[in-house]
Amino acid sequence: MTQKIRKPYYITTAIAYTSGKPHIGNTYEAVLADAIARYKREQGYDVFFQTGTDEHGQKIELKAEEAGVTPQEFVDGVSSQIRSIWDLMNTSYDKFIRTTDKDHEAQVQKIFKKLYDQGDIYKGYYEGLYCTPCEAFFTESQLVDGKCPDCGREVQPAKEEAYFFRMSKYAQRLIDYINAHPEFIQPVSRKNEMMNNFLLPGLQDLCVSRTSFTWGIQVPFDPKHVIYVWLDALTNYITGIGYDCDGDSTEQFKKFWPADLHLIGKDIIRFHTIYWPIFLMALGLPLPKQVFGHPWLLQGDGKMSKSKGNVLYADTLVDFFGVDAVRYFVLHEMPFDNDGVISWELMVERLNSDLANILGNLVNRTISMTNKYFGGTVEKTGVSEEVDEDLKNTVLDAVKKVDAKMEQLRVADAITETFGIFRRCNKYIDETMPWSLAKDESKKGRLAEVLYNLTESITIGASLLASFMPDTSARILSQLNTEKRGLDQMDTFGLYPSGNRVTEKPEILFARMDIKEVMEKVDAMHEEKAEKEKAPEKQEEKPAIDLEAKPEITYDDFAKLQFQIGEIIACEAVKKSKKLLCSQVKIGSQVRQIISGIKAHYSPEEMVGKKVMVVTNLKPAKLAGLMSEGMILCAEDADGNLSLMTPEKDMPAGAEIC
RNA sequence: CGCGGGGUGGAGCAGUUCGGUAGCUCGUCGGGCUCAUAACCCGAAGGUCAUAGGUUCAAAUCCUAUCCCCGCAACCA
Repeated sequence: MTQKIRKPYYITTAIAYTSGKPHIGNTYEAVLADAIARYKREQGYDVFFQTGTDEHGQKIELKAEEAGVTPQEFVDGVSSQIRSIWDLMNTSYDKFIRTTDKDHEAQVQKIFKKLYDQGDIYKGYYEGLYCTPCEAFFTESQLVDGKCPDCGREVQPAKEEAYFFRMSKYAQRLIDYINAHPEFIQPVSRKNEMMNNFLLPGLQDLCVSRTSFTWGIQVPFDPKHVIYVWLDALTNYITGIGYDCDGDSTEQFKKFWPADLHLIGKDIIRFHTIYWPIFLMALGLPLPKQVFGHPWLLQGDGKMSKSKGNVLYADTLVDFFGVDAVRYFVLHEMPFDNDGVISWELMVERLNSDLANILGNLVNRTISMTNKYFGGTVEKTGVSEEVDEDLKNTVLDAVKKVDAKMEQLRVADAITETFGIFRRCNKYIDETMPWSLAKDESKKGRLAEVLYNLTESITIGASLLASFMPDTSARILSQLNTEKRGLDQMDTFGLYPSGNRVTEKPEILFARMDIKEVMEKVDAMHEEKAEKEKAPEKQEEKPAIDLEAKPEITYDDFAKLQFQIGEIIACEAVKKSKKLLCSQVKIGSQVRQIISGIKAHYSPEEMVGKKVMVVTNLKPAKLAGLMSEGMILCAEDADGNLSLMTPEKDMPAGAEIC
C-alpha cells in the first residue's frame, strides 16, 4: 500500500437555528459548502465537512411553548427536518452536529469552567433599565417615552448577575493576527468593517450567560445561569470533531483542527472573526484559516402576494425542478459579494437556457449522432483539423480556470467556466457540421474524430460538474459509458477510450419548462395552501390554536375596557416603518389617529372604508413618533397572519361592542 | 443622523482595490443550419454606468452632497 498521505481539509457551515423550517436562502449555505467540500475531495484532500443545528435559546423555548411541546421535542422535530432537507439537496456532510448532543453539552460546560478558572470569564452584573412585571432589561433606546416598551410602565435601573468574557484581554492579539493574515476574513471588504467598527474602537466584554430563560446548557457551578448562545454554538466546530479541553482530544481533532474554512452568512461574520478567535486563543488553540461570509439569496418578487406562500423552500423547488437544477441555480446565480435573487421566472430561465438547451441538448445531439453514424462507437481516428485545437484549448483551459476560481471560492464563476466547455462544444458542432461530413463516405474518418472530440470534451466537462451537480455528472458519464475523470488527469485531452460505445438511447437530462405552466402550478399550489388555511376545523387542517390561559378576570375588570366600531376614513403607511399603518378612524363624532402593525397584511388602500373593532379607552402612546389613540383589533393565527375584526352586519361608527 | 449593502442597456450580474475604448448571461430583432429537447451557430439594436457638483489630460472607477432600493435592528396600542 503506497497510499499517499492526503492533506486534511476541514470545512463547516454555520449551524442552522432550529426555530423553524429553513428556506432556500439557508439551504444555499449547505449546498455551497457541499460544492466546495466535493471539489476538495476531487483534489485529493481528506475532507471533513460538518454542519448541524443550533438548538438552544429563549426563542426556541417560546416557540416550543406556543406549539405546546417541550423544547426538546420541538428541536428534535425541526432538526430532523433541516437534516432531511440537507439530505434532499444531496449535501455530503460527514457529521451533522446538534448542540443538544450530550457530548457537546458536556464539553461546553467543561470549556466554560476552564475559562472561568483561568480568569477569562468572570461574574459581573448586567446593568440596564428593568421592568419588573415584564422581567426584562431594556436599553435607553428601546424605551418608549421613557417607559417599558412592552407594558408601558416605569422602569428602574437595575442589575442582574451574569458572566462575562474578558474580550479586551485578547483584542490586541486578534488585531495583530488579522493584520498578519489578510486571507483570514473573506471577502476582504469585510475585514475593514470588523476592524473599524469593533476591534479598533475597543472591544466590550461579552455577556456569556443568561438567567432569563432555562433552555440552554447550564453553567456547571451556578445552575441558575444558562450559557449564552455564542459560547455554546461556536464551539460546535471543535466539539464536533472531538475536542477535549482537558487535553484528551481525539486523533480526529488533532488531524482536522484548525479548520480550513468556516462558511457563514455575512450577518454573523462578527461572531466568527472576533469572538470565536478570541475563545480559541483563550483555549490555547490555533485559529481557523479562513472565514468566508457569503451573501444572501433574496426573493425577487416580494411584492406579488403579501399573504405568505411567498417564501421559497428547497423542497418545493426540488419538486418542480429537481435537485440538480436547484443546486445549479443557487450556486450559479449567487454573486460573490453581493446578494443574489431567486424567483420562479429566473429559475425557469436558467433551467431552459443553461441546463436544457446548452448542456442537455448537447449531450443528446452528440450521442444521437454517434448512434446514427457509427452505431454508438466512438473512435479516435486522428483526422484532425485546425478547429480542433481551439476546442481542446478551450476545454483544457477551462479546467485550469475552474481550479483558479475554486481556489478563491468563486463557485459561481467556476460553474460558468465549466459551462464554457459546453458552449464551445455546441459551436464546434456548427463549425464542423457532422451531418454534412456524413454525406461523404470519404470523410468518415474526420466525422469520427469530430464525434470523438465532442465525447471527450463532454467527459471532461461532466467530470468537472461532479462537485456542483453530482447526479447530473454521473448521468452524463454513464450515458457516455465512461468513468469520472480525475482532476489530476484533466491536463490531457484524449483519454476517452477509443472504440468505446455510448448508450443507444440518450435520456433527456433536463426537460424544458414553460414559465406559464409553472406559474399556473405555483398559483394552484398557493391557492391550495390558502384554502387549507381558510377552511377552519374542517378536516385535519390547521390545528386549533390553544393559547396559554390568562388569569381569570372579574366582570368589573372586563367592564373597564371599551370597544367600539370605528370606520377607517383615511390610512397611510408610516414612513420609516416596515410594519406600521397610520389610520384616521371615525368613532362616533370624533376622528382618532391609530397606529397599527399590519402593513404586511393590509395595504392602506384596502383599509379605507373598513369598519373595525377598536379599543377606545387605551392610554394613547407614541409609536414611531406618531400618536396612537386606541387599538384596532385583529385575530392572529399561528403563522402570524392577521385578520381585522369587522361587524357581521353593518353598524354605525361608534357603536359600542359589548 | 441606529448598523450594513446596493443603484451599470428590457431582466439578472461582472467591472470599482491600482482611474484610460462599458463586458457577460438571458430576452428582443435579423440571418444561418437541421445532428438535437422549436434546441444550436452568426450578426444587430439597446446603457449620458441613480442625480448634482468637484479632482484630473482622462472617472462607472477617486472626493462631496442628494435621492431611491434592500437586509438587520427597532416600532407591531
